[in-house]
Amino acid sequence: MPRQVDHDERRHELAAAAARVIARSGVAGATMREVAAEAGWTTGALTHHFHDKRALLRFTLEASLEGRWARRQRRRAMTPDEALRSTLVDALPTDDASLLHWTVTVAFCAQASGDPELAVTQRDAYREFRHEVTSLVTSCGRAHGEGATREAERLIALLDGVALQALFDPATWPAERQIAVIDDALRR
Amino acid sequence: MPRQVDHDERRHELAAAAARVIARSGVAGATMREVAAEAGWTTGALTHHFHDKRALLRFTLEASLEGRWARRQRRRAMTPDEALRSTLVDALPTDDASLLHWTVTVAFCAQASGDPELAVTQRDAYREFRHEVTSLVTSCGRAHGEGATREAERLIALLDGVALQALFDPATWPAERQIAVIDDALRR
Amino acid sequence: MPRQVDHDERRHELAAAAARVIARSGVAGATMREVAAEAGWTTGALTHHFHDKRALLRFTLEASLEGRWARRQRRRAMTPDEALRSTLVDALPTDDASLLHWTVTVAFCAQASGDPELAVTQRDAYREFRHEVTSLVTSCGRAHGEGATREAERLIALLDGVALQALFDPATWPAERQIAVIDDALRR
Amino acid sequence: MPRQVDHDERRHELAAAAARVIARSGVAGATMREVAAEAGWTTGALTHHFHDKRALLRFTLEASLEGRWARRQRRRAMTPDEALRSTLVDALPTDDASLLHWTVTVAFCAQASGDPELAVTQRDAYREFRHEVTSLVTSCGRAHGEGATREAERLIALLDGVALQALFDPATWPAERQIAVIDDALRR
DNA sequence: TATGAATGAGCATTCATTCAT
DNA sequence: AATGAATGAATGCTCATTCAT
Repeated sequence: MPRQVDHDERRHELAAAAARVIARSGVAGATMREVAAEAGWTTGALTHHFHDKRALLRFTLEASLEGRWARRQRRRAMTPDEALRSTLVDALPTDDASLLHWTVTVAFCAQASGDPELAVTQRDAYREFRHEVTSLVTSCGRAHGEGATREAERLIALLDGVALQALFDPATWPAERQIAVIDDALRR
Repeated sequence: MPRQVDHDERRHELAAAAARVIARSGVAGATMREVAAEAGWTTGALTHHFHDKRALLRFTLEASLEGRWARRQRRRAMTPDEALRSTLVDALPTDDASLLHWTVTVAFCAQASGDPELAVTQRDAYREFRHEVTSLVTSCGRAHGEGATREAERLIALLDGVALQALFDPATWPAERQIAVIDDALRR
Repeated sequence: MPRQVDHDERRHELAAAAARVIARSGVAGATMREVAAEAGWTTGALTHHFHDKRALLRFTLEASLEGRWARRQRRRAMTPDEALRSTLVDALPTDDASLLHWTVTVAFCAQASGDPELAVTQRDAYREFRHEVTSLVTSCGRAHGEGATREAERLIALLDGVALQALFDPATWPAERQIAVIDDALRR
Repeated sequence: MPRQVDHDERRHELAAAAARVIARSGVAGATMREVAAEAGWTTGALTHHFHDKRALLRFTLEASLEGRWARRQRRRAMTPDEALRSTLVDALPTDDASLLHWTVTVAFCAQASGDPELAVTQRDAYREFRHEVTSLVTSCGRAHGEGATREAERLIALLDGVALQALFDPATWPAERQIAVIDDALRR
């Protein structure tokens, strides 16, 4: 019997390597050779686990988007207000992990123009996130119905805008300032 | 210097073609051949006006960023409040021209990772815009000093976030709703 | 040596799968993966029974050439005239089995240019066949010595030419017409 | 203005190089690199003149099939009997040029299985040749109507069979013997 | 015996770039 | 100024082969 390999684990391992390369050199720099080298494998291993490059990139984006939800579990014990704040704050690029996640997400914005499947993945992730935030806004009693959706959109827009600026001008956007803007918006 | 004018005009013409190709097929799809064909020239003509592809892309981004300022002239006759609102609202992707501008800008976010010069161009454009908005916030008497910078950052973050969402989910973000969010933020 | 029998049986099984793949997709399409899949095994099983791909292809050709002789036994009871006719007619692509055999043989003509061993296999098979037909021509009393060889060559050339045309334009070459041409040549 | 190049001439030049490589190493050995090297160009030049490899191979086969007709002009001054003999004899692999042509043609038989367009090209060339021979058989008064077609098929089958044997066992098939078989068939 | 994970050389193809015209 | 033929490095991908299990 051949060596047993956890396919899904290996795929995540390779996707993480792809994410690092993308963050370092952009999507254009994420060649199969480069990703394979970063992961410590050969190009053949990549196609062994992903049908082709597009599949690898799609999986990399999905894995990165899942990052937003990684800490969702711990919010179950929180009050609605805490959960809302935590959901938004956790989504900010305040540490290396979330910075990587954001860099990859933004990098893929450019690709989405030429790849409808990618565009759908991104849009669905956004809609899911909006739905989550809308629920929390409602639970908090901050707004209801259509108003809650509007409030969620406003909060997410602010969050995205702050993240974008932090991404391209990290020097002027330390973690505390990013969080402060969100806290300020929640206070009003 | 009639030649000089022609040369610069031609560069803008080619950059506009590049922008259209990028919006249609992403940066990856913007090959020299494709851009040349879109402009109605041959590849040779491109290298005649731009030293290489990076120069073309950089110029395309710069030309697109200049778009933000295109309507600046008309704001001279406005009150500070009107000028602030106009500056922000004009930056939203509410019509074809500004939508193209935003698509190109976002497309280049992915490239910036691998091209420091591009990253500087983008960061400087953002800083210039922030400075402009900070001045207007001060003129309006909405805030002063450090507070004005914070307010400007908050407004721009909201603007960018709305623009991003409008870009990827245009169906739920008609022009009026984008403007409404900005107006709402200015009212508070 | 029951193992030995199994081994040889398995080799024929795999060669038959290779022949089917070659007939369907050409030699170029006969990849190890494809042949293994057609046989219901994995690639590893192929290299287990054949040293490498060339060995598999060579064996496939040999197995296919043997097909010509498969019905030789029954000719022992025939008159020389009947045996000659049967030898030639059985070699025509008149049913699925012989059609497969011919398709494979022709497919390998292309390979022979680049593989001397293959070329030798093919040439020897032809020489053996010519020798057989020459003997039968002599037994029939149709010709003797050098003349019998010439007659055999003429008959085989006609046979090969008919087979080739039948292969590429089957619609105009039903079994009866192929056989009719041979019978006509034998009558003269 | 750039250097003017005769595209069609260049295509024939490259196809001739491809034919030589195919004769030497088989279709499998006819890689873009190898053909380009044989022609004295780089791989890029190949795709400059042919859309892709299949286009190159198809053109190579077509150019090789045209070879059959190259000497057709001179037959206009011949009697029907001479023209028929000349048509058949010229199609035999009796010199380097016709040997190359036959090697290429046979090499492509294997490819035809996996490429319907190639198969059609081959079948049409055969039908055209059969039509030509049928006309000549009729002109000679050897046969008429359906009988002429049968006679043409018989002659071409013999011709193809001889050519095939000459191709794989050239030592025993010098030009004179090939021609002798045809002359013998015409005499009856 | 048989598996299938992994290799890595080799492939066709794309494309920015050069340059003679 | 503009062309487009030609280059050749780099890419994604295929596939025969190896080998630990």
